[in-house]
Order: sequence, then structure tokens, then C-alpha cells
Amino acid sequence: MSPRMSADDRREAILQAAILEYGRTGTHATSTEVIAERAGISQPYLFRLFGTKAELIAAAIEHHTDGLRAVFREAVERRPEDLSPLAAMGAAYLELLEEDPNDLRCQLHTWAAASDPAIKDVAQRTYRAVWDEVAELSGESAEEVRRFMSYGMLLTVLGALDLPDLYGDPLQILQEFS
Amino acid sequence: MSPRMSADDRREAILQAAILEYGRTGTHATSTEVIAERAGISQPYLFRLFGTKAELIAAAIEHHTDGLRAVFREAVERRPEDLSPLAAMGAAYLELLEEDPNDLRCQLHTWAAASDPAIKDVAQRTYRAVWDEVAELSGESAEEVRRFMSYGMLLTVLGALDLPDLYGDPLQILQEFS
DNA sequence: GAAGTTTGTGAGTCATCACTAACTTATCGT
DNA sequence: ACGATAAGTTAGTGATGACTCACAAACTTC
Repeated sequence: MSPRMSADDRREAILQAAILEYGRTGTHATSTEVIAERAGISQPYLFRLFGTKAELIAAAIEHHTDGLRAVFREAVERRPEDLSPLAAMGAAYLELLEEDPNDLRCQLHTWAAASDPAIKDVAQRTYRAVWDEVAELSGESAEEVRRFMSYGMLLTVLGALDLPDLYGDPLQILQEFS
Repeated sequence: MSPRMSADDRREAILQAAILEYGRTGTHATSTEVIAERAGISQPYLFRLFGTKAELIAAAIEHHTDGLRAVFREAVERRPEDLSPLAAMGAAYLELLEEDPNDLRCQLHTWAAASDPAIKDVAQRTYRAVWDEVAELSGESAEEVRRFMSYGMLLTVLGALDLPDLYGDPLQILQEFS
């Protein structure tokens, strides 16, 4: 009757659905029901594939971070010659934010939920992974990387709050890294 | 039998309890039950005083922001002569973070939950209030204020994630604002 | 000291949610 | 064709949580 999928493909579909809903509402306000619905399966099957909700969320966070790192890598690889790696990553991040404000809200939810032991580990690991990736791709000093990350945090928060006017002119900020 | 309190005092006590629990676990993972328990009253009475959970949380957020702004104001007023207002506020923020990491996590939860219409308004208003307060107390340019806020965001996130090593030497950062 | 007001509680309701058990149905190797 | 396995569902269960109702006990006022 219904078209079937390999378990791996289905897991992938579920992760995408989970990231979407997680970005909108965070761990505790997101039911496994709505994730399953968005993924096009019944809710019990989700538990068969991921065991518990906590494991699903952890996997979704990890998956989301992988995506972000890939975006950074591609941005640096495909940047025009006159652009610094940091400026390229900054521009890519800005684009992500404009495309879908809920996507980057995933990170905010993860950081906030880091006091929950079920999240803390993934939260720390993924954040450090992004930081390290930025450091490596840019090749800049620790201070410069920190400055970049701090503007990233600001952007993320202002994006989540929908207060773009406080950010002033994004392009001006980007130029600081070029 | 039990010692009584004026409704206003009780409201204040509940708000403090709410802030504490909210900082630990966020809106949806915090039950009105545990807030009531911490405030020393029954859970139904909490609803009598605040109407709904959403209103209670909104009030708690507002209250928490008032506290933060007061800390900034006092830090600036009582600073030694050779310290800039921004450096004084930065030092005060660092102290807050060391005293109680959960306290500043309130903000993270609020920003993340801003996609919820019940929170969005308070989230925007309180964030802008802090920003404006910093701008006014410091008297610095928009760019400098933004730089300060961005380091604040970074600090908040690293504090919540318990990754102090990524912050490098906090004092070095503070000197950038002196 | 009684009437009225304010502070408070105990017991319950209804919805939601993470998770399970038992049962189908498609797909694939042989 | 057929048995095995992998993909999927329906119908629950027990716990929790926001919120209500009816009632009790403390202050206040005259």
C-alpha cells in the first residue's frame, strides 16, 4: 500500500523532521507525535528507530551541526579570491539566517537545554566542533576566532528575537573580517 | 496555623522561585508544581495570583531583566574612577556568571522560546531594554555597544555550556573595553 | 465579636505525552 | 512460490501537568 523506505533513509527523514520541529519549539515542547507526522510515519515506529526521545534529539542536534559545518566548509572552498575565510563563513551564516530563522534557533535551544544531562554532552561536543572547524578553516588567531564567534552568537540571538535593527548593517560587520 | 503574607510579597516570592526553576529547565520543562513548592505555597494558589503559567513566566522574565539592569546600573555607579562604564558592566556580568550559571541561562531560554507567541513580546522588549540600558549607561557609540553585547552573548553561551576554556582570558576581553 | 475580606488548601478533571505490545504487510533471497 | 526478514501500524497504558471548584482559616473593621 504505502511506499516503503530503507531504515537508514527513514532515519534521515526523521532527523530532518526533528530538526525542523526542534528549531521551532525546543525539546520539551516538541512531541514525538508531530515529528513522526512530519516524517510521514507513525509515532511508535519512530521509537523503534531511535529508542528514546532523548536519543532522537541528540541525534538531531548532531546532524544539524554537521550541516552547519558543511555550510562553512563549502563557503570557504567556493569563496571568491578576495574574500577572507572568516568573511565567507560570516556571509554564509547570514544567508542561513535569512533563509530560515528557525534553523539556527536549534542552536539556541541546545545551549539553553545544556543543563539537562541528556543534552549537555552533545551540546558541548557540537559547539566545540563548530568552533574548531571555524578556527581550522580560517587559520586565524584565537582572538580573531573568538571575535567571529561572538558576532555569531549575537546574530543568532537577534535572529531568533527578530530584532534585525539592533544589528545595524551586517555588511559593515562582515567587512571587519575581510 | 501557617504564617501569612500579603499577596504582593507572595507574588515576589513566587517570581524568585520561578526565575530559579526557569533558569534551570526553561518554560516547558518547569512545572507550576515545583515553582509553587519552592515558593512555599500550594499550586492552585499560584494560579490565583498569576492566572496562567504563561503570564507567570512572562512576569518572571520581566523581573529577571529588571534585576540585570539594576546590576548594570550599580556597577557603573560604584565603579572606580579609572574604569570605563562598559568594563564595569562586563566585570559585573562575569561575576553574575560565576555566582550562578543558571541565572543567566534564563536569558538563553527566553531567546530560544521567542518563537512562541506567548513569549515573543516579553523577549523582544526585555532584550531591547537591556541593550538600551547599556547604551545609555556607557554613552558609547552604537558599534562599541554592539561589540560589548556580542561578547556578552558569547559569555552567556559559554557559561551555559560550561566551556570556560574557549573564552580564553576574560580579563583580556575586559581590557578591550577599558 | 460578628461580618466581610483576603490568604490559602485538598481533591479532582481533562488533555497530552513518552513509550509498549501485539499484530500486519511489503520485500527479497532462493 | 514461499519462507524469512525488514518496514510499518493500531490500540493501548501510566504518568504528568495545567487548571478549576469548593471549601477553610486567618486577618480587618466596626
